[in-house]
Amino acid sequence: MKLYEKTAPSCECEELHEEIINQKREEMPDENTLYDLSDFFKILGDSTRVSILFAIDGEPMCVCDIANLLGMTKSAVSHQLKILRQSDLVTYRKSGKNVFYTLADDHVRDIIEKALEHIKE
Amino acid sequence: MKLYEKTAPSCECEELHEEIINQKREEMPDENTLYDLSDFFKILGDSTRVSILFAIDGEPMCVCDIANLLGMTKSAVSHQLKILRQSDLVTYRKSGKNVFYTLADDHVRDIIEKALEHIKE
DNA sequence: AAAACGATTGAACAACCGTTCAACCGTTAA
DNA sequence: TTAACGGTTGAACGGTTGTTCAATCGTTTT
Repeated sequence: MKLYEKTAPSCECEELHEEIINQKREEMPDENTLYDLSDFFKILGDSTRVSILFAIDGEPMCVCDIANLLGMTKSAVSHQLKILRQSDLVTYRKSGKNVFYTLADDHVRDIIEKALEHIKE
Repeated sequence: MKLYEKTAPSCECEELHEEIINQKREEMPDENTLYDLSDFFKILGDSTRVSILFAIDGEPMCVCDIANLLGMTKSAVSHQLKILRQSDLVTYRKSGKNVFYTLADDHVRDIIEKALEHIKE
């Protein structure tokens, strides 16, 4: 017994709460903000990247040392550092053959701190 | 001219800053915490889920209305709500044929708020 | 100048993830 | 009790993403 023969591009419900939907629509952030927001969280949604951020908090670290600390290859670490660089979450300073990375600002630290409190509810 | 013939399971660097690495290792959160943390951010790293969280902030909404507001199918919304439920980010209340969802607590709102400030640097 | 080494990069592969689709469940209304 | 409807679910498909591998760049050292 198939009840849903046709598919709908959106919700096919009939008894909507229009007033609530319209009110919510006004309160919603614009689409670009939502994308920027989820893109930001996407960066933090990887254990390697979060580990790197903890590692380079405070004292800067070079790629090689980060790789050793995390038990990963330089290549893998460098790939992730590139993503963190492009998101302006880290800054770097070249020194001879080494490149030392550290957190770009305190914003990220605060957010991670708040999230840490949350997961220990 | 191939310079890296052999691959290394970890970093193959020779001049490590051992003292820094050891110090960092002590300061790092344990592995499980890092996984929990990135898993949490992974949940927020999707624009659909972030949109849903904004939608059900304050006044609860039923699945159908959320789907309408976001221009998605009930199915897609329900799948994401399941993930949000499993992460304890939302709660729900059944009322007849409808299921009304709302934010589980204020923690998430705070974190999203902080992230919003960040992306508007 | 050539070798060594830290770092970066692009391609490729595998694993993961979000939406769609079709079906089904639970409640309400006829 | 049967039809209708809001909501949920599992499988499947396609796109995304993280690591590996091999090569290359840039700086330093001999």
